Amino acid sequence: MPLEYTMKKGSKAAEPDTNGIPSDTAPRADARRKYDPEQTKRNILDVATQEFSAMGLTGARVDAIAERTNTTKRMLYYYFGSKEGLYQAVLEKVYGDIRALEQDLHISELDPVEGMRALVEFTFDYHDRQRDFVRLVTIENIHGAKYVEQVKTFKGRNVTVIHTIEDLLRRGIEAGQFRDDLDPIDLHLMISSLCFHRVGNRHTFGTAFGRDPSHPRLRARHRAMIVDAVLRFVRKED
Amino acid sequence: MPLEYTMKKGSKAAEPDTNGIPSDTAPRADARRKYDPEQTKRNILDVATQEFSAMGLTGARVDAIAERTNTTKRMLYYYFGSKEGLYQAVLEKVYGDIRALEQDLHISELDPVEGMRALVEFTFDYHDRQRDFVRLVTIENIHGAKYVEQVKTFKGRNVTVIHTIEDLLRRGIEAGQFRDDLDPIDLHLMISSLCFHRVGNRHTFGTAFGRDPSHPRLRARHRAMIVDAVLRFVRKED
Amino acid sequence: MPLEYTMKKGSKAAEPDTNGIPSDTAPRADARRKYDPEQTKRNILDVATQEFSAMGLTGARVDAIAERTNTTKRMLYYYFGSKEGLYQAVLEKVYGDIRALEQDLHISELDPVEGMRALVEFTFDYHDRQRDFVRLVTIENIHGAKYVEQVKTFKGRNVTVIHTIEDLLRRGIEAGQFRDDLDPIDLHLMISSLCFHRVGNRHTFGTAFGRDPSHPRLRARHRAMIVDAVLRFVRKED
Amino acid sequence: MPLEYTMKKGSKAAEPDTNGIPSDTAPRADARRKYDPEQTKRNILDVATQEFSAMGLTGARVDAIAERTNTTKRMLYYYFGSKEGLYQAVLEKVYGDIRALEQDLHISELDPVEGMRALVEFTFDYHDRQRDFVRLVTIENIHGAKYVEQVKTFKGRNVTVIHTIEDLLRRGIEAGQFRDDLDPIDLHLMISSLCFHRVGNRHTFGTAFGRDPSHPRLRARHRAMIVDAVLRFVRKED
DNA sequence: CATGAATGAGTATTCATTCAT
DNA sequence: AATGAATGAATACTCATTCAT
Repeated sequence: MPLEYTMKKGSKAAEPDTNGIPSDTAPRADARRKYDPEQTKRNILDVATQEFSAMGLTGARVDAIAERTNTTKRMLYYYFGSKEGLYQAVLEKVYGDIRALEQDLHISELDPVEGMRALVEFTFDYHDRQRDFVRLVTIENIHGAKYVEQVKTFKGRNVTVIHTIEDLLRRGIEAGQFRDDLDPIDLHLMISSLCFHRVGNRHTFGTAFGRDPSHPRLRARHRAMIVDAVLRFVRKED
Repeated sequence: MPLEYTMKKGSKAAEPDTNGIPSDTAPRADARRKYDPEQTKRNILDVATQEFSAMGLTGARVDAIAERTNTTKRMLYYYFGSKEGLYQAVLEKVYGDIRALEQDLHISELDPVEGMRALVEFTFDYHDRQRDFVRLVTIENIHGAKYVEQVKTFKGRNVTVIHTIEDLLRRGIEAGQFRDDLDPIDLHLMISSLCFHRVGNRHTFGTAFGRDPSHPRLRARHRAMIVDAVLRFVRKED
Repeated sequence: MPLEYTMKKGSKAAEPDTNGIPSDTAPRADARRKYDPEQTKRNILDVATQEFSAMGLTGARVDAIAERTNTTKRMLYYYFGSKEGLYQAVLEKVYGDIRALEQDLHISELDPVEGMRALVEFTFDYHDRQRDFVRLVTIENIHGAKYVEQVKTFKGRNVTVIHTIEDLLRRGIEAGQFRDDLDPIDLHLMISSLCFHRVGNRHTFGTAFGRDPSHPRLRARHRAMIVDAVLRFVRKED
Repeated sequence: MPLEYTMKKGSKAAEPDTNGIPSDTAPRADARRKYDPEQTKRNILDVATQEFSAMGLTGARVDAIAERTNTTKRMLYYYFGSKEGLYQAVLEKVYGDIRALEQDLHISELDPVEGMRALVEFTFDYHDRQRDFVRLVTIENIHGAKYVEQVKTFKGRNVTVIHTIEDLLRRGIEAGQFRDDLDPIDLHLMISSLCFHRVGNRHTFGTAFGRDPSHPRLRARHRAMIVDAVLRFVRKED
């Protein structure tokens, strides 16, 4: 029976969650012009991502966001129109990232089993690291996805994963490695479930079972477990 | 509440989401006493469950809850002290149910494989039906589980599943049916993930892929898929 | 050639205009209960009438209204829902008054000529005294009457004048005193025009011609002139 | 103006009210130089006239004006100094027109009765067509005429009508056609009242009585009615 | 002459909660 | 036990105006 990684009480953030990734928000000393709309927008967007992710759409305070920004509240409205507009911009940015990175894996060049493994590992790592993304998706679901629905780029961006999976399945079937009765969207849902839940619901899980699933020591085990589960699921049985 | 001259601008809850289960909130004409504290409390609690589940803790409005109640706002404070107090009461009520039902399955009396199947199917069905529960867990995680932590009955109630799984694994290993390198808490996490995600994140999933995972037609397929995935995962390979 | 009543410069109000009518807003020392919703509402409504009339809908400040009230801004929203709701309530009140008073004249009991004279004189006096009413109508027209349209009682209240005029015309024609080619609504428009314009546009008129048409010394002359004009207009010529 | 993520909520002017007269605002493709200060000014002024007339001084938005302009907000301040300065420029332009046109009638060359008829008809037509003028006068009165007072050309321009009327009255009295107890300014007020009110207050009048006084079908009738009323009023009775 | 970016002081509105009855 | 009235502190958003280029 494996080790138990018990949680340090009080370590769970209700407050911001930096993900360990250095914020690129602070103005760089060199190229610092007085008028730099792109930087201003990016700055606002970065702060907003953290704030919305930490507090939710209704919980987040426009004033709080503005205060942590290099500019004023007024600029926030100047560029994003409203709290909801800013929230939508955050959603768009954040969803854009994961799909872009997925594309960089060049999975179509790998052998089906290795490709599947790479896809699952990438999905795992991304969710494990980008907690903001996970929280924002969660938040958006509480709002019935009504904001993301208005983001024009949203639907188009997501089909790419499905194509990747379709391609993997097809090649795997041809190679006699994968079963032929699987639906790519269902499979994507399965992979997402396994990678998302342990991050998104780690707090209640932690309190319920005294074990924080996002603990570094557990990460490797979970990663392996999930890859294993998916591969066993897709593999053709003889 | 006199708002005689206002033009109402789409107030009300974002999505009532009744789960198809008839609300037991409306007072039945017969057994209706003038003052029934228990019924009043239950009434408030039911409405609050819907409202918190639909809007989140910060999103829910005390006024909105009170309005849909048979009593007034004052009573809400009288019985539950504060918005947060009411929210905690809701959490307590909702978490109580699932674990109690799990016990009724008498899984220990079943053959390991059948027991595992029964457990997964129960978990699936429960999440599929109790959307409010799923939403509330989600919401609670956004708040870092800090409210559920104060619910005294919470921790105790959850260990029972782990015991059930431990028992299943032990018996399955003994019978040569299950592999022996699995951690029961990890396995529980896996089952939860698969059952929870498709409900909790069905909105973004639906908009992203044009397919609502909670659609009745998909339910049976997902159910079978998840059972299959878990059994393949725990099964001992030769 | 008659006297010129020149204007005192600087006497024209951009600020409130009490109309010389004592405000019934101050709480009476005797019957002053702590909780008196009716008085609270009336108080808010009175102050709002002055403020909207003096500043217009967009020009009026909710804070300014609240400040001159015995209660707080919050109560204003409690009872009237919004700035616009309050504005609508003011319109309703103010329009209600003129029509109610018109009814009190019992014009149907008078001889047609005397009735017509009475109606015109009443209309004149009302506009001359109730400058708030005149201003509010003006303001509402700048907004394309879109607020008054939503006041349910509005249309019903106004037909009464038309009935009064119809009755007068019919009786006057029968008595051979009035011409028979007049439309009652047109006639009402004419009377209104004559009584309204000299009050509503007295400021530009004053600056343009150096004579304030609302000056007390001019009032009697205008009153007589208007009655004269109307009677000459309706009278049957032989 | 970047408002990319906002959901537009019915901004724009309440009612464009073009009077059926084609706006001369759009730059014509041909004679279009790169920098034409006069055209820029005129363009701003035209847009501002519409906006102030539609929304009032407080209701109009500098941003809204600038947006409908061919230039930017900055230019507006460059040429007119402030919102109020622009408003005054609009007033000056608009008041200038009516008096100039009156002069073109050459009323002094007509027989008194015909002259009076011509004056009334002109006044009627002008108000009927120049709704912007009517609205702006109305707006200015809400502000106690304090802006028009500062328009230097204003007073001088208005005396001319009075002279016209004085002349008409004098000649009419001499010819035994007009009564001799009339004050020219009062008479001007009367004519204005009759022509102004039906345009300025047509919205409330319309909703109150279900009849739009500015409807083309009514125009001719009203025109005749008003001429008739004025002539009956000034005519000497035997 | 022309412009996009930036701003501080307001401005309407909302929210959880408590008081007086 | 129950209630309508009342409230202060926030909260999202707007507006006329100016700066840097």
